[in-house]
Amino acid sequence: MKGTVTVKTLAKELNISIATVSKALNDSYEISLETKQKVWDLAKKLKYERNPSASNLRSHKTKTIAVIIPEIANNFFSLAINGIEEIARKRDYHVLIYQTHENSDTEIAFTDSLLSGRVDGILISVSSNTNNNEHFKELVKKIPVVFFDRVFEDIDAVKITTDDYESAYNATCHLIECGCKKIAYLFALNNLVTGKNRFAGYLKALEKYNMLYTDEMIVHYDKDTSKNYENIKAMVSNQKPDAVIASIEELALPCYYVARELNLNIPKDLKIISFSNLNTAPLLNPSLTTIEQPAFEIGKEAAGILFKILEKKYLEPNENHILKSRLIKRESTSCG
Amino acid sequence: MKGTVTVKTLAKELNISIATVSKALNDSYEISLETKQKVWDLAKKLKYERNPSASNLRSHKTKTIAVIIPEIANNFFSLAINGIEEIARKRDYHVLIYQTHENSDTEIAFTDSLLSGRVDGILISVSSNTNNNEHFKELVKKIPVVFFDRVFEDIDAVKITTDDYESAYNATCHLIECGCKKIAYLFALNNLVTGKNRFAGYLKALEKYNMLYTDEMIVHYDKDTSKNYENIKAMVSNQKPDAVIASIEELALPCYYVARELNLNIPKDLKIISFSNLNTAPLLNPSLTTIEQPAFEIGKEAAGILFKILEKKYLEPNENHILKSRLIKRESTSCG
DNA sequence: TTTATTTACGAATACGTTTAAGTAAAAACC
DNA sequence: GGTTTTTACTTAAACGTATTCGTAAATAAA
Repeated sequence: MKGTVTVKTLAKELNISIATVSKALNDSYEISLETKQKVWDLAKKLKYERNPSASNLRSHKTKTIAVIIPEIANNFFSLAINGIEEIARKRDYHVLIYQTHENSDTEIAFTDSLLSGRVDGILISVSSNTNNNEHFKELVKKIPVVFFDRVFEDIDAVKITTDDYESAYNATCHLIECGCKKIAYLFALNNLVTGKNRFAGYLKALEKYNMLYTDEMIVHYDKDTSKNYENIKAMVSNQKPDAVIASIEELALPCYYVARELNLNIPKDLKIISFSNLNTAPLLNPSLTTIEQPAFEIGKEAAGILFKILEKKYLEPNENHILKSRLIKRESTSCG
Repeated sequence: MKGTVTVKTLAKELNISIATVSKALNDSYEISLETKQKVWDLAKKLKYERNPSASNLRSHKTKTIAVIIPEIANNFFSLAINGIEEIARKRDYHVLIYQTHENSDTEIAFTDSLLSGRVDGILISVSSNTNNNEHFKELVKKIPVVFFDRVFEDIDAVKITTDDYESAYNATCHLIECGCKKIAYLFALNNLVTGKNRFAGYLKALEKYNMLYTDEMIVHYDKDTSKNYENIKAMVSNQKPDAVIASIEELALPCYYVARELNLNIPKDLKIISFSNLNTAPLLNPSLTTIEQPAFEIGKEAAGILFKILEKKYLEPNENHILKSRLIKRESTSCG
């Protein structure tokens, strides 16, 4: 790197010390406006770019945050990242993305490696296959972390979620009011409050209407995508539910294929409702009733709080921020 | 950072020099296996994590690459990132994501800021609104860059693309063979070879079959999403084409809404075909015929070549790598 | 046995920045 | 006019790692 322009270059050129240059670049009050201007001008002219490693090594600020998510090819997480990025961009922060692909070991490897001071803070949406949260407990002691959407109950960190319980409750009620007598549930995120709350909302609605419920009506998410299709097909064939609630988007689409395969008409024979941020939901055949989470806002909120922690240097009380989801009724649950 | 464990900590504990520790950690041939083992054991025991900033400052290796893309909430790019990540993960590299949101100024700001040595290499898919490539010309002189999918013609860097010309040609032929007499084209990426080639393929097919072509049948992509809907609606109303080719996914979905609005039956009144990686394409109403790019493979290929450049320290000849897309025929172009 | 070579390590420096501590000159105060 | 305070800088020391160069001991070659 011979041609690199550093503070030294600027200092030599302007005949001032490198300390002055550094302070000028950081707009320190110690430096006169006149000098600052000279430094700024030369820096622009020579296209000086601060070396991030050196800066970070000295200041312990990386201007970088990490986002750990299960999967990027999912509209909810893509939108959440958009929200995160918007906030990060404003503060000139960089965003490292890590995908766990729902693998707990990968998740642990990521969190471990982020302990090295590569980032100032971390945003996490937990992998569905993570059932042990010890590594998170260690993590939150050492670096600011904000969890969003997929969160654990007993971790001492800020958590941004949506009103999962109420959403599932309302969705189930919607189906019941449409006349559904047997509503199956596609369970995911068993280990997380997120998943538990959704299921609890479903149960609560059934209870309110004195509806029957058996374990056979529940299909649990499988890492193996093709298994999900098989399991749902088996359940629908055997149990013959007249409605299905998918707790995650990945479980809703197989339902469409299953319905086709079994010659079931949606919504006449089988109504479907799903937690989902698919932007093609209105264009599906038939259009899909969704519980749409404010993904973009969740990202913004989570990032905003992380920066608040980073700036104020104090950890917020372990309060939960809960945003509201929207139930959008479409053809897949039309009451005919 | 008082509790931080550094090479110094390890050195003191083992009564050896920090140089030896550093070399041992890097598995240097200068260190005896016995000593190495002691260092490794202690490092693991104390959960030593190498400080990336210090390491990078000294070695000029960041173990980080940047990915600059227009939009993450797009299945093509999400999948490409998956491919990139898979390769990066194998080499223990970190991935910074930057979204331009199709904004050229943002793109320039990113490329400028990446000149500071924050990353070892960059993967770029160019924003559609970028019509000046001067900043890229400067960039590729200073840091290894691989372009993928959305590329400029005259930049001296490796480019990974798909067979856009042939794909568009084949798609157009498919429509013509279905009996279409007037095929509209939804143009995007005008400034890039990618966009030019797709359009050229379309034109070539028209020419082969002696089909009519007027500028009125072309709608150009607008940054303002709602404008796209309006423009397509106007074109379809006035020109009454019997088919539409969308050069990007973002232009295909508005067609569905336009068809509904104008009471046109897809595919009877209007056939639609689109460059797209939508995973709900088979579930749309009607299912969408797509030209599906091997997004995941493109990402893998691009990242693979970038690492080849990074490791071999020599720039590959400016050759183009062209992967094949697949035309997947569905209901939206069924010849009924 | 003497000399040359290899092995295994340490001392010291550099990477580019930030910052605590120090200082001369200018300004403000009585 | 003398003292204090403020302003605008500089010096020097970090941050944690990688690396060049040097060297003593062990081994091999003569």
